[in-house]
Order: sequence, then structure tokens, then C-alpha cells
Amino acid sequence: MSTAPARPRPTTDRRQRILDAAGPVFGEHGYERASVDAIARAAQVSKPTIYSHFGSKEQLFQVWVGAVARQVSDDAVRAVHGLDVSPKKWRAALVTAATDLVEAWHTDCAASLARTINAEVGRDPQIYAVVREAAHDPVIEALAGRLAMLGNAGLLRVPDPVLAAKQLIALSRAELDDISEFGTKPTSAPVVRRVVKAGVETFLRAYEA
Amino acid sequence: MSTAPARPRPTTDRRQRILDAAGPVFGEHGYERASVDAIARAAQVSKPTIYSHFGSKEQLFQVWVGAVARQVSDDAVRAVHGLDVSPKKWRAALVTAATDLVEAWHTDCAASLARTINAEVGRDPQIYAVVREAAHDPVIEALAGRLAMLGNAGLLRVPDPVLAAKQLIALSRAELDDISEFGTKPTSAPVVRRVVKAGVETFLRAYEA
Amino acid sequence: MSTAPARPRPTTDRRQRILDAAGPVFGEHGYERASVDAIARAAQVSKPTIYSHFGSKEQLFQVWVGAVARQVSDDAVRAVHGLDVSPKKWRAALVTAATDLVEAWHTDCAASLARTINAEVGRDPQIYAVVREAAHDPVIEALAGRLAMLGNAGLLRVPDPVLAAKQLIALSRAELDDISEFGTKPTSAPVVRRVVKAGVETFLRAYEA
Amino acid sequence: MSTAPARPRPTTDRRQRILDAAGPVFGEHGYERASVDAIARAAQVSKPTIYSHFGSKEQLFQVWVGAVARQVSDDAVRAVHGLDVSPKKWRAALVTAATDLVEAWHTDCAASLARTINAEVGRDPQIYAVVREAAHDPVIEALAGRLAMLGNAGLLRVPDPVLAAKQLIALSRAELDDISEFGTKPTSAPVVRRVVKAGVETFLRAYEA
DNA sequence: GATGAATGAGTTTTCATTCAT
DNA sequence: GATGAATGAAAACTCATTCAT
Repeated sequence: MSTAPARPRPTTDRRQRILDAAGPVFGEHGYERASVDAIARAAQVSKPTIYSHFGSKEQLFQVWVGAVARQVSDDAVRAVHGLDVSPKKWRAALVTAATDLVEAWHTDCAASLARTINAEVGRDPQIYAVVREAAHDPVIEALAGRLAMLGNAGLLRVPDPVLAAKQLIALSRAELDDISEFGTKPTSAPVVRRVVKAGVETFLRAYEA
Repeated sequence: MSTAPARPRPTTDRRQRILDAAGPVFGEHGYERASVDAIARAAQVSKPTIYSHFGSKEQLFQVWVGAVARQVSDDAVRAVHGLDVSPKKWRAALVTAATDLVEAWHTDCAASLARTINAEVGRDPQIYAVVREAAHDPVIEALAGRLAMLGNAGLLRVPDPVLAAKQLIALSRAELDDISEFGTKPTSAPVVRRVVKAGVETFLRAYEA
Repeated sequence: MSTAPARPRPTTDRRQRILDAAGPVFGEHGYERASVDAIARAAQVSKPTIYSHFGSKEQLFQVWVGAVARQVSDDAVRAVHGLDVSPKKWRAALVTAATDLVEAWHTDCAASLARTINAEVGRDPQIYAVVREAAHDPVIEALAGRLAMLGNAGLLRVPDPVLAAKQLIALSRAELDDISEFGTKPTSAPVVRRVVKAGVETFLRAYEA
Repeated sequence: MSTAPARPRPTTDRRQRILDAAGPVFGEHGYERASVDAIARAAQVSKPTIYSHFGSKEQLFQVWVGAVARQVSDDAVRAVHGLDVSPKKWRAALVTAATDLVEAWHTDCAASLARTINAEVGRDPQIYAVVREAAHDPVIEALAGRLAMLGNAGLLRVPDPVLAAKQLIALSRAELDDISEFGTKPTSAPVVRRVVKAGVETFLRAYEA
């Protein structure tokens, strides 16, 4: 998969290579089953290199979680910021934004993260805080802000924008675990858009002015 | 001469004892971290006994998942069946039913199950089917049926009762992961009821006739 | 080295086999360099068997130390008890007893122990207490008792028998590290007897009545 | 422009810095447990610097052993040379010299050395030769010389001064491991002097003219 | 049917040592 | 000459699984 011949690069940031390799391994096998050996093989580095860069498997895991969470959050927030609140376009834009947002969470990478934190939150509750701060809260905030704008414009009635944001997301995802079988099966973009649309329509019926 | 007090029970359902012991162990530590040794100790049986009854750790796990899923499902379906659809009481009953349903999924046992299948679905996609059939579908079906009754009674407008059921559940749970911090912190019943009520109200605004 | 054909014995005390194998390995390589793998190979058992019997490398080490200390102590005390205090034989018997005692501490096994506790006492001071109680004190006590008898018989002048015992041992060993090169080279019995005799003679000059 | 204050010394005797740092590390942890990393950190040098100066951990160890041995030997020989053989003072001077000599071997540094060679002599018998030549023999020689002088002066009867020297040392140390618990506990100077004195008195009874 | 005792394979982690700069 | 970054080899320890009794 690498682009360079024998040795990818003489001494380039091995750190990033390790993180990139850790993603699929943690994602597919979970924290416990993921062996540092496998990550080292995938990153084409030696095990001690991993330890000198990250200290321990646990710390590598946390760094990876943080990195993915931030990336997912960025994608999701960008999707929200793309929401056009002009009176003519906001309806379609709301469906599009919700779809983009949902898909940001359905990347391989993000699905791995979701599965993994779910599994590991019992072992290390702190991980939840990391993800919440890095990925969850910013998205809710951004979406609540947009919904408030729609409220101010008289297009929606949103007394509690944060609650509305959470409910919009919940509705958008209502059918998703069903069709993707908990992220095990790939989902085509049109199908995702359709189920998200169903959720947004219910949201609109509840909140429209 | 009969059941001596030394050994708890002569040779009674060791099978059940093992399953009962497996629950907390799988739930707290997850599949990987849960050691057969620990389960054997907790069940006060020897390891070979476990293997002779269940064949492998994997199979024991699946049997446990099935058992818990069925139990959770029973609780949830009972909650739905308790939904009084009479014109005078249905509103309050809807909140109560949704709350009971949500709480059935927030038992220690059920939370363990949820975490665990999330973690293991990557390794063994079949586990999703087991849980879906045993726990998810019956509840959706039952709830869709009740919502259809309310539709027929002219109290709600529900063109697609299954979709409505999924959305009602999604809305009821919209704020739950936030307040329970992914099941890490205990949640008082009144608080649960309050957040569920917020979700049901939104549902009603969208679906009321 | 075992007497049985292929597998020494079906399920005989593996525990003892492990201890027997641990001796040479700890003795030759020291605690740190001694690998549990090597001990397992030498004992013809698997590593987990060692761990199930002893819990950890550290505990195996302590059990071994205790066992060797007790055995050395037994040999040494027996040597002292063989000391004939009759007026005619006591001189020769003193040399013999001192020689036997010194040789009890020059077994391969005992030399290993001595080297090892010297090395490890810094890491785990408790180990000194174990050896002292198990091996050192009983020998001193026994020897002091015998010297007191000789004092009572008017053959020696021993106001402080314990001190005298320690000094007798010190004098007996005065040249020993030199000739055995710290236990690295084997020493013939006659040579040992000669150097011990020199020490005993000095002792007698100091203590004779 | 000259020696900047930033770096301790421009390129001064890094070699010595490394040796000074190696002492405590080897002494406290023993050869095996002492990591080159730790030594490098303590010396504020990088690991390759150590290797370019000493070739290997083993060689660094041997150089350190030699250095400490020589220093201990110097202290001990100085103690012996301080022994006043004049008829009036020699008795007290003998106790003082023996005490100083014993204390030279009870420095932290020297105790570390003693423990370490004991531990490593099995692995590398050559180390014994190094220490013997550098530290042991000179002291015995010096002490034997002084005892011979006392013999010539008619104050002692010493047919074999080397043997007498070894015995004097053995007697002086007879109680030492007991009170210092193998070098684990610190020992006050008066206590050391008292136990040494007891040994010297026994020596005198055996050797006085 | 139940078990104590054993094991092969695999885990994370550390260390002495060496390049490329 | 000094170093940051890398590695092969090996350490202690655990686990799911299986015999012989």
C-alpha cells in the first residue's frame, strides 16, 4: 500500500505511520485482541519503536482515539457548517447536512472508534470524556447553533436548541444500525440519504413553525 | 442423607450456575478480558466442567448472549404490552412504557450485553443476528403494534408503524448516553423519566393526529 | 539424569523436579540471568506449570533459597553434633567438625546460595533474614553449645561461646576464598582440611585453657 | 567564548563522568539490573557515547570494577601503613588499623563492589582475578609486612605472616555481616570498632609472644 | 460426569546494541 | 566525536484448552 519502494522513507515520521497502522488493527480487532505485534507489522516498524514513541499499548490507544475523534469531529462540524439557513434552501440543506454528519460517523475509521470506545468504556471510563470533548460536544454545539438560527429566522420553533440537536441526530440515525447491521455491512450513499431523510422529516413535523 | 450442606447442591443445574456466573464476568471485563478461570471460580466449578457443558469460551459466550438478550427482550416487551391505549390514559402510558423500555436496556446485565456485542460484532458478525432476533425485533414489533392501535383509534397518524417505533425509541434514548456517560454512571429513575418524556413529547408533536 | 525412560514419571511431584532444576540455574546464572524458560527446560516441564506451582519467579526463588538453606544448615549442624568432646579426642574432632562444616558450605548447591544471596540482598533485604534464620543461627548456636561444653570440661576458656563460635568459623574459612577463588575452582578435600586445620590451630592458641 | 555555562563542560572527561555515574547504578541494582540507559541518563550522555568509550556494557563494568577496587585498596593500604609498630603504641594501633581497614571495605562503593563481584564471579571468573590483584593482594601484603615487623620486634610470634594477616582480617570481620545484616543496614563507627576490637584481642591471644 | 494438573501459543514489555546524521 | 531513532532477541507472565484419574 505504500508508495515508496523497499523502505518507505529513510526516517520519516514513523510516528504517523504507526498511528495510521494502529487504526485498522484497533478498529477490526478491538483493543484487547489488537496486538502490538500486529500494529508493528502493519506499520513496518519494530515493536520497540512503538514503545519509544508511545510508551505503552494503552497510551498508543488513547492517542489514536484522540486523533480519530478529532478528525471525525472536524468532518462532522464541517457538514453542519455547510448548512445553508436561507429560507429557500434550508429544508434540502438540512437533509444534506444530516446525511453528511451521519456519514462522517460511518467512515471505517469512525465506526472502529465507535465500536472500540463502546467496548472499552467499562475498562477505562476516562476514554469517554476524551471522545466527548473531542468529537461529541463540538458537533452538538455547532448543530444547536444552526438550529437556533433557523429558530430566529422564524422557520423552526426551537425552545431548547441543544435538545433539538440531539434529537435530530437521534432521528437521523434511528434506522442506521438496522441497515448497516451495526456497521458490519457497507451502506450505499443513497440508502443512507433515504433513511436520514425519513428521520429529518419527522424532526420537521415536530419542530416546524 | 439427602442434600448434604457441604456442597451447595449435589449435582443440580451446574449449567445454570455457570451461566449466572458468566454474566458479571463477561459484562465487566468484556469477552477478551474475561477468563474462563474467573468464570469457573465464580461458578464454583472446575474449568473442564465448563468445557464439557459449552464446548468453548466462544460458545459459552454465545449462549450467554442469547439468554440475556431474551431476558431483556421479555422485560422490554412486557413494558410495551403495559401500554394502555385507552383515549384517556394513552399519553401518560406512552411515557411510562417508553421509560420502562429504556430502563430494561439499562439494567447492569443489559448494559453489559450492549457493550459486549458492540465490541464483538467486528469479530463475529453473527452475534448481531442473534441479538437482533432475540431482543431487537420483538420489541420493535410489539411497539409498532401498539402505535398502530393508537393510529387506528385516530389518536396518532402513523403511516409506517415500524419506522415510528424505531423513531420513538431513538428519541427516548436521545439524551441517555449523555447523562449516563455511556453506561458508566448510575442514573436515577426520575432523571431517566424526565429525559424520556422530552423525547416522547417531540414524538407526539410529530405524530399526533 | 532421570531414572525412568521417556517421561520420568506420569504425574509425580513436579514441584520437586522444578526445585531441583532451579538450583543449578539460579546458582550458575544468578537470579536475574536465570530465565524461567531455562528452569522449565531443565525440569522438563512447561512454564505455566512453574507458575501454577510457585506463582512467580520471585516466589520460586524464595522457596529455593529456603530449601537450600535448610539443607545446608542440616548438614552443618550434623557436622557440629559429630564433635566428640571427650578429653582424648576433642582436638582432632574439632578439626574434623570444622572441616565438615566448611565443606557443608562448599557444596555446589550451598556455594550457589551464598553467591546468590550476596547478590540479591540489595534488591530484597528480607532474603537475608530467611537465610539467617534457616541456616546461619542454628549452626552458630550448635557450635557455641559444643564450645561451651569444652569450656565446662576445662579444656578451653570460652567466656563468650557465641563469639568464639563465630571466630572459629571465620578462622576456618580465612584462607578458603583464596584457594577456591570465590568458589569458582573445585577444592580437594585434603587441601580444605589443611587450611581449616591452620585456622583451628590459631583458634586453639587463643582459647586453650 | 571559553567554557560556556550551558553545557557543564565543553567536552571534558566524559569518560570520567560515565564512570562516576556507573558506580551508583551498578552498585544499587547489580550488573544485570543496571541498564545502560540509566547510566547514560545519570551521566547526562547519550548511549552511543558510552559505547564509543567503553565498547560494551561488560567492558564498562570491568573498568568500573578495576577503578573501585583500586580505590578501596588504596584506602585499605593507607590504613595498614598508618599502623605504628612502636612498642608503646602498637596494640592500640593494631585495633585502629584493623578498624580502618574494615571500614574501607564498608564504604557504599566498596560494598557495592563486593556484592557485585560475588554475583558476577560465576558468569565471569576473570573478574575475581582483577579484584584480587587490584585490591586483595596488596592489602594482605601490606598487612603481612607490618605483622612481620612486629614479629621481628619480638612483640608477636608470626611464623607465617601472610597467614596471620588473613586471619587477622577474618577475625576482624567475624561479627560484621551479623551486625550490618550483609551490608543492608548502616553501622555506626563505635559499634564497628567494638566488634573489630574483639577480633583483634583474640588474634593477640593467639599470636602474642 | 467432574476434576487437578499440565501445556503450546501468544501477550506486553525491556534491553544491549547500532546506524544515519 | 556525539546523538536521536531504530531494532533483534529475549524476558516474565497469562490463557484457552486438554488429558489421566
